[in-house]
Amino acid sequence: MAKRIGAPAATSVSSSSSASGLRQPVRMSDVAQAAGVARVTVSRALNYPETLAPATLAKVLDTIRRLGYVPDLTAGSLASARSRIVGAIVPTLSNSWYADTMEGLAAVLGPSGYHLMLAQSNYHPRAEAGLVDAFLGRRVDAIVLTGVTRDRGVRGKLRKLGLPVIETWDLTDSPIDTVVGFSNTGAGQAVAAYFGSRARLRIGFIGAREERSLKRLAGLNRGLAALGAQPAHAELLHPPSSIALGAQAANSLLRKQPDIQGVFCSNDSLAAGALLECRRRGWDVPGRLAVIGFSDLAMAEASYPPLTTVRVQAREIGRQTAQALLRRFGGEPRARHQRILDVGFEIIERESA
Amino acid sequence: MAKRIGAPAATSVSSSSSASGLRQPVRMSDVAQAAGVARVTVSRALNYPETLAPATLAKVLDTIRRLGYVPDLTAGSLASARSRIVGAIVPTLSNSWYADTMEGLAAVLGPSGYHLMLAQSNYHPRAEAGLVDAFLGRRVDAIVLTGVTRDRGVRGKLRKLGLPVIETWDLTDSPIDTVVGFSNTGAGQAVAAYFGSRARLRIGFIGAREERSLKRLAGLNRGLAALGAQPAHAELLHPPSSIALGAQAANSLLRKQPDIQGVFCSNDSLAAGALLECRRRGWDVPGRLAVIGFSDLAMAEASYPPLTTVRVQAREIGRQTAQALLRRFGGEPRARHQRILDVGFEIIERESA
DNA sequence: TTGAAAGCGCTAACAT
DNA sequence: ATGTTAGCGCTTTCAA
Repeated sequence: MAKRIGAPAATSVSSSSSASGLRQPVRMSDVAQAAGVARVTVSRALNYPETLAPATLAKVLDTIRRLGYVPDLTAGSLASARSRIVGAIVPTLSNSWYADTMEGLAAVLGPSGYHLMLAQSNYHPRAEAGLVDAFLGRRVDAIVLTGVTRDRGVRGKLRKLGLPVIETWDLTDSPIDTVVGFSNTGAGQAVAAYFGSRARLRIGFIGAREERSLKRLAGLNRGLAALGAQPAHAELLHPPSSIALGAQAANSLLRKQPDIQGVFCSNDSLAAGALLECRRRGWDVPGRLAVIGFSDLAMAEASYPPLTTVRVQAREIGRQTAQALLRRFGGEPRARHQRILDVGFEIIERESA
Repeated sequence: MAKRIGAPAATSVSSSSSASGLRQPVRMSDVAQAAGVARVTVSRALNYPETLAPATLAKVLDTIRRLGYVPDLTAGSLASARSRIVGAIVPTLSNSWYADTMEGLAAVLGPSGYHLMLAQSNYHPRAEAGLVDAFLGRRVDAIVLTGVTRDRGVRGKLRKLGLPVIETWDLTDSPIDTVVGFSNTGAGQAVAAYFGSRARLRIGFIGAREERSLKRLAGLNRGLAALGAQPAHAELLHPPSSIALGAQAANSLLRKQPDIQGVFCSNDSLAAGALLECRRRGWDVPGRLAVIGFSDLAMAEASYPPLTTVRVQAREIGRQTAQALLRRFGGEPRARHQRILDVGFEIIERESA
């Protein structure tokens, strides 16, 4: 399928310096002394500049610059009990859905002085509890979760702690704190309706055996039922998904159910694989089989035929998550808090269905 | 090109709890008291378990579990001057090259107790200095940079600090500390040679006006020169790249240079766009125009025709970076330090060239 | 093998 | 508007 023309890895060796436990040479007290003020004044210049006399402020800031002082946020966090760190857990960054969400999150958080700390669960819901604890140990100011966590221990602990927590990429009526996402079942239903409107009622599904993907399947089946159609023939895989897995699953599905008229792939990579399989079989898409993907990756537009897919605003989920957090950090009155933010989805009609 | 079928965003409102500056309820001294030992002993149980009598260790660990104690790493970092945080700067996570590298980095770092902190430069070399300072303020144990930083201030400061620093996605003979990547100019040369071996000597280039992309162009031109060919007709864009930009750039390039026989796109998205443009014009690929991409994204395989591209091990760069760091943290003798790690690249021949 | 004392560098009250 | 006094919760000597 693909020939390799190698430029093998070469490797060079050399020596180097190293160190550990190094500290910045200049501390706040050095600045204070040099500027002829107390340490608090330096602290205030940094954190509450408006409380200082303009002249003092200028003098301190100038000294800071002159000495190249970089405040130790580790000490600051300890003293203030605020770390200005947001911890986020994603299944993996290799899936560009989540990478995009993180990009949106970091892009909004960064300019406000917050840092993003990342951990990957590799789609293991069990791992989440440990990762959450690790973040709590870091005294993060908030936690961002992918999906609506089902672990009761985690939900209880986080709720009790009162820490800002955003669940993402799905919706629920009773979030731990706040949820930013869209309805996965709703997306499945919309796809069923789309197939129905084109008189395609024998439907297949290819997706990962994973929470949100299964919700999309459930929605699809609900929608099919509403059309009076049979439930979808489902091919469930272990994440992570890939084009190769999609092709394989499509092959297996079509062998078992050759009369299927449409297939909903819970993920554009799988859908691209399904298109490949159709091409291999010489099946016309969408004539013989309609294919719908999910998420509208760049690849959807580049594949052949261009993929009809459910577009989801991955980056927007990140942005809105960040904004919700900033509002929270800013001390927005808790009563008027929006706890459920639906960023929606839309079906992008191209040529595959 | 794409119809939208909307399921517009709905929004729900509700109330919530909130808090700030919350602290974990149980501290090390609580554990110490409950276990009938001194605080240090608890600390040792966590950090140097082998120095404790097995009975003491068991007793302490049990108490920790019973009380649900989660150590405050913020305090630990302050006291020990080691944060177990690695700070990484990428242009953007939206580019899956860098997302993949971060996934590899986090995947190796996590199990060793290190956390990944992320910041995005948005391709602004100028922003890097600020982001580095922000990381230094967090007292990160190491910094991972994308590309070989040219900012002399940054290089000097980091080198002087002696902090482990890994530059990635490129090579250089004189890294700040260590570099993990591949030769971008080498990749460009390899592409030139590839075109040359197929007797294509009128070549175009589409890429971002960005350091590493320009190196690939330089390599391409060097390779073309070696073949006795003219330099590539280059279409330079502002990052980030996209399929749409690629199509547009291809259109512009082909209008100016309709007799071009091959085009090297410095990025698979741009290449996918070029393929789209060829399809639009009804040009045969590779018959009339050969297209080569860069990085071997999933989309390369899914596009039509499947894209010949230069494969780069994005994830492997992250993994090797992490491993180099762990070796460093583990106190590997500095003299035997590999400072230049070349992960190589390979041309994946599919059908577009 | 365990403990006591002394900070790490900063911010938060509470003055003044 | 600025300073003084106490820690934040942990790790690190050093001693026993």
